[in-house]
Amino acid sequence: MKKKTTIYDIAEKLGITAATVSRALNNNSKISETTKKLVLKTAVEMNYEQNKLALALKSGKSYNVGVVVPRIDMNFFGSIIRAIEDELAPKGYHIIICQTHGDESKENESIDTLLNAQVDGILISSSNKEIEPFNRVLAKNIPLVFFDRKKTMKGVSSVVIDDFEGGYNATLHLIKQGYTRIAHLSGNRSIEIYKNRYLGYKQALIDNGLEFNEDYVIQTSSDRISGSNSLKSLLKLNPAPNAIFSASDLAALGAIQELKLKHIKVPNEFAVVGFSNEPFTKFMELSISTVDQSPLEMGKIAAQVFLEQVASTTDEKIEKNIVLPTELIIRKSSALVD
Amino acid sequence: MKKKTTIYDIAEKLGITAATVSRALNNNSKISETTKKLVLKTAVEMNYEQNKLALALKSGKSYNVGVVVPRIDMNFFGSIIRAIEDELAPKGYHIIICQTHGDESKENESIDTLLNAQVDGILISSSNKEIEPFNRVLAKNIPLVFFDRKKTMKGVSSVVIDDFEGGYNATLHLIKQGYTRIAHLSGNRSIEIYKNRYLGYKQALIDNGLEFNEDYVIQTSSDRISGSNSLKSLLKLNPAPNAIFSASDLAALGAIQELKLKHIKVPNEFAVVGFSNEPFTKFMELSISTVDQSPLEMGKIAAQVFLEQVASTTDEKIEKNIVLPTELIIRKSSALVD
DNA sequence: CTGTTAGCGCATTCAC
DNA sequence: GTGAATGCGCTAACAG
Repeated sequence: MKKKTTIYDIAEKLGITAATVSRALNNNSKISETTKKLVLKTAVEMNYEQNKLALALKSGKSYNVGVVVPRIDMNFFGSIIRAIEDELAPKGYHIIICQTHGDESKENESIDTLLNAQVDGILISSSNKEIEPFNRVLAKNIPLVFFDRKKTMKGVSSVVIDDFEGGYNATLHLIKQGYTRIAHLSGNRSIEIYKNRYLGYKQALIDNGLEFNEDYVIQTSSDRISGSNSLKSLLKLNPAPNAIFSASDLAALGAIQELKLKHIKVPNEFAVVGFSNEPFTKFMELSISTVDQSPLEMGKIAAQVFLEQVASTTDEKIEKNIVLPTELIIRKSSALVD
Repeated sequence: MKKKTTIYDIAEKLGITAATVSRALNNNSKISETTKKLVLKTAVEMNYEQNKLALALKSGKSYNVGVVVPRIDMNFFGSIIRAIEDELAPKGYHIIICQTHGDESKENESIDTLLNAQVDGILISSSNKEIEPFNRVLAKNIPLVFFDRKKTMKGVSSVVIDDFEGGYNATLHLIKQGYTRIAHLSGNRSIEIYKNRYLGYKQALIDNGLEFNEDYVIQTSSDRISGSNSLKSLLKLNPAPNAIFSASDLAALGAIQELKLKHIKVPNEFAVVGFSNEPFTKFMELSISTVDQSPLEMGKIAAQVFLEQVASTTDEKIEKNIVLPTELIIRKSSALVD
């Protein structure tokens, strides 16, 4: 078991003291060129690497930030994390990943364990109903940034997309294309993002003189099966809808596949718009219209907000609530050809 | 600026010593029930949380492991990391993510910075040509596990898929379907995984009495444009191939889209098999045959190998070289209907 | 059962 | 310019 070399080892070898070695390594205060070079040289010789743990303990900065997401293998979150890492790595920060799988207790656990690990900040897409865990973060005075799924808290920053606008524009697009009976596959509306997409949908109908029909809104989880099941239910209605705005791309896909089985032509007889701009929506032969959430932008900005926060010398917390615009991407599943 | 409460704070408040508090918190040796309960109670009252950094510095275990991948927003790597996190989190380990973007110097940087951070292990999918950086890891005696893209080193474990078998079976499938002029969109064959897929392809041709034609092998990067360009080149050959085994799903997709533009029927006139089982391959209307790499399995096993390594008390390194079987997934792009 | 001491590796203050 | 001493927060060894 080889021991790691410390500054004491190299100090001893050189017959000097650890403090001098430290100074040489950080080329801080006044130190003679000769000893400095000597130290640097023997440092590499002895394969020395600084123990950031000791530094962290001393300075109180770990240069680690925790990132908490439901799942990392969803393209949306993967992209956000990618952007966060790209932004923070050059500044010397490491990213510690926690997955909650949408489970509240796991999320609370993650927060605790990150606090224990002395992270310098927490960036989180929260599935939490409580705000108590976040109060604990604030009490410890460590920066907290919400992204995508936020909690509204004084002094806490957030970066989200305008889900209302996204839902509104998607629905408006369908209306302008001439569809009049537009249904909505909604997510769980106790989660803010899904509530807002739903509200945007509803408002677009109202603003354009279309009747809002409660039966046309079906809570659907983000998978193909749910999407196709929801479509089946919708088709049983009288009158049946002739378009869907789905709060999730996968549900939209399921609906489209079901439409195909029923030989209903998309988009001529029935249009579909999804949400998230998952990669597959672009690749389909019948490409799927969707709402882009610019995850890279979101991650980048969340990281920047965090950096501002740690850089700020004032004790007062800066609260930034950034709302990114969405972009409606019109593809074949809703683009009527004249 | 609120200070974090330490065991000294709670010791002082109780008029006892820090050591006692520590013992109470870890309910280790013999300690009176009364003081223990008292300590525990005031600990929550004072909102105490253990500083793992100090513990790490003392014990030499940080309970952090570094995971290094090219990019985290690729489904394959995202899934691997998901599995690693799921496996390691219950054991108290945190995952630190580093992205290399396939850049060798960034990879070396990542390794250094992880070593500095005193990680307990490094799990890496390496884009590196050198093995020197890994020698530094071994010199520090910290467990190293390669996944997907390995380096062959004595005493170092790895978890990879059988790329040769994957390439072989994909090609064999095309042969059995009756295609005789089978081309290969290869990745950069200086990387082992691409070399092995290529070798599997070649061997399948040879074993089945088909001529191996150098012109039928085109180095193609993993994107749609490259795929469609490669297809164009292939069609200029005389005789042109009538099937492709592509080492990447995206290149396969590009080829298929190009075939469609040229009104060449897939799979009747031309078959395509990709590699990786990216989500979109399943969702396409013309679903794409591909080779599954079981990323979840790979991540899980890599994590388990790491855990075995840290658990092992013996000084000698355990070397496990695990090769996971691939699974050929036959879909419409290569399934001739009789 | 509990207090005392020491050390993990480093940077920093105060002397010289 | 360099050495000596100190503390970051915690645990483990040794006393009592």
